[in-house]
Amino acid sequence: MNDRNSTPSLSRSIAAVERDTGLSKDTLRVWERRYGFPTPDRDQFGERVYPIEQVDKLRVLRRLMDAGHRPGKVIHLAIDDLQTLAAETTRSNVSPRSMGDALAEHEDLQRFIELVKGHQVEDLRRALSQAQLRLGMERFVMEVVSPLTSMIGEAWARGYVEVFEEHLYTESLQVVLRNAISTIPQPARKPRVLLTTIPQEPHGLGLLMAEAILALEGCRCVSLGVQTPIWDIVLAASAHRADVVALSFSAVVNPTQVVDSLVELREKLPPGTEIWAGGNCPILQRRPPATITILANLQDIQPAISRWRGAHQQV
Amino acid sequence: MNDRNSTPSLSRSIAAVERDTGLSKDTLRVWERRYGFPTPDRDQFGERVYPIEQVDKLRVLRRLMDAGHRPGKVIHLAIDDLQTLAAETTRSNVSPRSMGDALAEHEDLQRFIELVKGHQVEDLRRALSQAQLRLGMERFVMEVVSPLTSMIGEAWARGYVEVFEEHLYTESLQVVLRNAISTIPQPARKPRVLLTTIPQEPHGLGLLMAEAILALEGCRCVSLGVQTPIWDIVLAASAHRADVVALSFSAVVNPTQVVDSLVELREKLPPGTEIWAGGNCPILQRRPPATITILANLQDIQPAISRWRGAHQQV
DNA sequence: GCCCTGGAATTGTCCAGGTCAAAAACAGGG
DNA sequence: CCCTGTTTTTGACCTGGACAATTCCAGGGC
Repeated sequence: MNDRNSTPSLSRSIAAVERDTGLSKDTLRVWERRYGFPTPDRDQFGERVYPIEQVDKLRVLRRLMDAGHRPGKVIHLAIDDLQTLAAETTRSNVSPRSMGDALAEHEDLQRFIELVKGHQVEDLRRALSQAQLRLGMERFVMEVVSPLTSMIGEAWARGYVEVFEEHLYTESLQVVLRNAISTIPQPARKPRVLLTTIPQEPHGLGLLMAEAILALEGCRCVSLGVQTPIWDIVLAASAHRADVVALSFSAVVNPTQVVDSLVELREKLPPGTEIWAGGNCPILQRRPPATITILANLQDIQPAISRWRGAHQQV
Repeated sequence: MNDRNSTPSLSRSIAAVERDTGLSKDTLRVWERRYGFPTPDRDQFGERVYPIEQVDKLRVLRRLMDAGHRPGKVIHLAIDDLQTLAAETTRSNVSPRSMGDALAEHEDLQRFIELVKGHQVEDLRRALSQAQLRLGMERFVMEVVSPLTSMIGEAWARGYVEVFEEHLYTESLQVVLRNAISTIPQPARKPRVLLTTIPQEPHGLGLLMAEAILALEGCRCVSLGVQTPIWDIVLAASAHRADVVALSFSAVVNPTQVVDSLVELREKLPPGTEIWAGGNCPILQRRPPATITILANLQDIQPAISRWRGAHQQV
């Protein structure tokens, strides 16, 4: 696949594996004890040293955990089977729209993926900008950015694109989106929306997409960027007299922490302030906490705004 | 100061404190055992529950650790003394330029801080843009962005600005800087520079500042954004035939990991590819690893480019 | 006075193995 | 087929010990 193996990494300590896979040290140790996997070597001090192949397998396992699988059931499968499973699960999960659409789009979007794979940053950026101008902001976000981001994620799961290529994509898209957003005029209509993510969530693309759609609808948006502590979200909402706090969740965050954060936030925000949560985080779809609004995808944003405006007509 | 205390947090579990302070669970437990601080209560299951005041103190302690203090010496000081100490240490650390300059600038820059404190995002963004147009990109970055960012960091250490206000500042600046960078024409001169940060480093402003200066000098820049795994930095450098890999380090990263990453990166990159490291990370100033180039501040970038070009004149 | 060096103290990370609540899976009755 | 109570699975947390790496410090030599 790639030649990671040829350069034996200096450190495959338990800390490095925790960082690379997102599985906690405790979990790594307990899996070893219970399931007999992973089976790290030991260095001269008796500390665990993980073989690269096992780290790769752990990475796929982590992805499967996020998708709702259970370790006991899948931990002993071969890495190829895991990879297939991961690809399947991701695909079916992504967007339950008609398959015809998906296939038609697929070919178009494949072009962008090729640019990413070819590391043609300039061309990619230009192509994205052009698509944005041709389709208009709304269709660009809905029909290009959103599915393309899913496709890249899926391609990464299958090992087809590398992490750095995903970074390249994210960075390019960020430039294009930010540029486009800044051209949207800011009519000061309600609701006032505060956008951010919780401290565990480092992904900001979802935020930008949401901001684009919201701004198009004339909402007054303020983004705090990613990873704002809960208490500071509350402070910021109050400082900006936000009507809505919009949060984006990807699959990387621990489901428990997602729910905890949402509960804590709900408790601390004034009752009049709504919480809107979006993103492809499995827990949101599976067991959506009450008292907050789940936006399963970008199409849900407009209705949510209409509903809000309907309910607050006196403004 | 603020009324965090009035709303007792749901979860001050050890995990939450780890997230909020950056001190690992192991460290929190071992400090308790050795120094008798913190002294968390226990919930009905015997699990640690940290009082908010102690978390605040731990946050300041963390900052002092980053600045080179040792826990045994400072852990028993009162929070006020710690705060003073933190402010002092930060200030002296920031930039060893002439104090006259700093004071003269100070008044000007204070204006921006007031805008941040007043949560006037629009005005802040406009003011920053205007400063950029008036001073030109280079002076804007050197004389406004860089010192202003330090001042905000310091003000945060003193408890004068909140985390969310820092986020607001970062986000606004990002918009302005990205906008400005995209207007710089891209003459394809050498060296080709790849910009990113290591996985532990989430701060991207330094990267943007560096990118601005590099682009002004006509360097071909490609940014991967923050938190790229070491191996992917290597892959990306090869894909882009980068001459230089530029990394930015803030004070939040663990010094050991910084050095380890740099060594590992040096080992895996081809010898012809230089590594430039910048940012206000203490370890870089204190014990700079050989074989890589340390850029103590933004002023060092231009000489570094000249040196590189001098050494590679055949191009 | 200043620099070096070896020993002592400090400090963060890792280890083993145990406990337990919450979530998921399962089983059985309406 | 849906609901409900039971069992299994799972990850987070706990204690207390060990140890390498770093930093500090004292004493001797230049």
